[in-house]
Amino acid sequence: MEASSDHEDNLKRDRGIRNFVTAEDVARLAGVSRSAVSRTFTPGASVSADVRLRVQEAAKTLGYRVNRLARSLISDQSNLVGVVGANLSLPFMARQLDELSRALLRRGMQCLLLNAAEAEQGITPLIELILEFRVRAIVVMSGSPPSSIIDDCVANGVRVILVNRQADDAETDTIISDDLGGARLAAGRLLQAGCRRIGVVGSGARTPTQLRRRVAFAECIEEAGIEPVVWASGETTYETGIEAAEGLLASHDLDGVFCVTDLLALGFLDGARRMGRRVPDDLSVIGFDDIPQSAWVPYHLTTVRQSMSDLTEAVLTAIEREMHGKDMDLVHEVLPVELVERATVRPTA
Amino acid sequence: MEASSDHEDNLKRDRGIRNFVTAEDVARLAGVSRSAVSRTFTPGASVSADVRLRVQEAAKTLGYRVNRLARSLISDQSNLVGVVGANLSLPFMARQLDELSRALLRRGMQCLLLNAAEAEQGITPLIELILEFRVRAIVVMSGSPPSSIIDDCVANGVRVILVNRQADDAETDTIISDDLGGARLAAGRLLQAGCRRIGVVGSGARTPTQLRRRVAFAECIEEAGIEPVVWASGETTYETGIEAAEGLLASHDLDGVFCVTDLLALGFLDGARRMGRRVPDDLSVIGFDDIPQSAWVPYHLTTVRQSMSDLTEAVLTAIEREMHGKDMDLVHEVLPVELVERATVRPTA
DNA sequence: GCAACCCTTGCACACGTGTGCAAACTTCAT
DNA sequence: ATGAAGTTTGCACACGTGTGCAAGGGTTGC
Repeated sequence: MEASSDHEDNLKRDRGIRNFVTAEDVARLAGVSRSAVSRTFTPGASVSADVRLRVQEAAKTLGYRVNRLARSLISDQSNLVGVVGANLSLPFMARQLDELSRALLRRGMQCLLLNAAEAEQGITPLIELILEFRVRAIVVMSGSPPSSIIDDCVANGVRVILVNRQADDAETDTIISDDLGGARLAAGRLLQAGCRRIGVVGSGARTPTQLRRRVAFAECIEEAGIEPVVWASGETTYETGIEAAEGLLASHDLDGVFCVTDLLALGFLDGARRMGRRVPDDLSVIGFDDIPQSAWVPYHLTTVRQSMSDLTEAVLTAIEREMHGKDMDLVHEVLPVELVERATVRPTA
Repeated sequence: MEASSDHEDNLKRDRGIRNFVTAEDVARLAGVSRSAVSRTFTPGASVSADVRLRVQEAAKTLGYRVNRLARSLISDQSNLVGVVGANLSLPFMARQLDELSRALLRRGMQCLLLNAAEAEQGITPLIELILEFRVRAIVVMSGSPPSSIIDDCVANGVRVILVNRQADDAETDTIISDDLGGARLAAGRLLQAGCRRIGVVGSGARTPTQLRRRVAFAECIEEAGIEPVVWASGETTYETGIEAAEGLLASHDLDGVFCVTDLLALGFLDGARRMGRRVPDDLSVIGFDDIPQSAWVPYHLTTVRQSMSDLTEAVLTAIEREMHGKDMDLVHEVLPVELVERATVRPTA
């Protein structure tokens, strides 16, 4: 019995399942101590040129890489950053993730991506999972974390950074684009173009971002004495935009519409055309986000742009801010937006 | 001196930098041994109901999570999967990543995402980085890994899975969609529609996928005795598609075009219209990938679809295939494609 | 009442790495 | 030649976890 077990053990050590090369292996081949190997791969450690060379050579032939897991075990820092997102294929989210993952890598951090799409019971289990990896911070771009799990993160010294999300009463950094300002810009522009029969298009999703944009826009319009028509159902997709146009324009002869998302706006434009409306002559449309497709020829959508690089930079600032125990100073940034004038709003008279 | 150091040490242990809760802390609070804590969080381990409850309670109040790094140190398996990708904001890539990250999570694996966008010296350093995390496998969706680094991966028992990429002579799994078949479908359809003055549009990128599609298409067309006009410069973007249309159609009166990517095709459509061509009456266009935007109203692009779910499933199959030392059986899958008929090719006469 | 058995629990070792400390070695000035 | 000063190296401990092993305690069957 033991003999068989021993044999198996040897096999394992030789070429079996456990075949990651360790510093021990390298040390043996190079004829030095394991410490020497460790120091070779630790910047600023004291090793003679001779030993360093021999170690590097041995490491190369064996294909050795430092085990980050073991290294992180000591420093309690994995330079991993957890990212929670959903609907990664939506243009705006995709750009956000693209920029963020690039910036993280540039700063020497890695990106642990968890897709929240199938999280029926909220994103709490996802955050718990991320926490197990001793991440440096958690960036939440989708879903709304309950404050209980956020407290756990803080208790473990992990910052939670919400991007275009909000959690009340919790110790999180929050970075949101200026939805209110953007909605006001849109409202102002439509009124300035002389629109009097105005609509707002959102989806059925009740995200804080959507609500803020819709409510702020409605308020501005109401101040001008106009009661806006509202559409708020379906998913946040191009197809919903079409449906909104067909549903709204069948019963209302609108001359100005604000869509809380560019994707909705593009669908709305196509739907409106199908309903026989000419843009911008009969109908002005404004979107929000400035996704790449909005600049495409058939659309030339006038929209509110949030600067992607500002957003990314703010996230990185939050991540890199030191934690001073419990009394950490949180980042609460509201990023400015601007109106990008293209061709879907009637020029000012 | 020592007193001060000790003091500092105590501070650290109390609430300082090292503030991750450990199993030791939980054990102390619950009045049991650390082993009991460990077993409580290990499925199938033997713990009495009483102890388990006390431990769970203590863990809850302290906000304890198992340290995955330490756990992985023993089993040499982190259930992490490294993913290398670039241009995550491009629709096709974004969908791929969305599906993959979702599928990974569903199977209990996590996704370590590295953005290869800024990798001037190739993706070798990125793969080295991933390797340090003892990942279960590496999925490469962008860039071409030299076989030297792949050998290192295999030496460490890590599978490398190339998606729509190719590496010669290396022990990788490769999953590619049937570019040749797709190009043939496109060529056949254009010829069937009676096109005689035919063009191929690619970008300046010399990826294997692009080359295969272009060459295979050209061969088919030449078999019919037609010499296709080729465009091959710029980035793989919508804007390049427009440029291609303006450049090509100014000097050639084409009546059929195959774009190796939907994004190029959409740009080409808009460019062609701007040049006064009517689609499909004057000009037929076929794309490749079937990204969501291709179904949008202004385009209704006829295109070659690769099944995203097939692709994801193939990747997961490869990841989950056991490694039997060196003699692993590799996955080499060519995924079928189909022609999606929409409205940019003249109906068959 | 006693033995046999099962369940629970703690001890101690292992995983692969970084690093303080002291020993060994080298260099240099006297 | 000798001591001082600096550099290099190995030992041993720490990080937080899983788990084999043996000891302890409880239950069952006779």
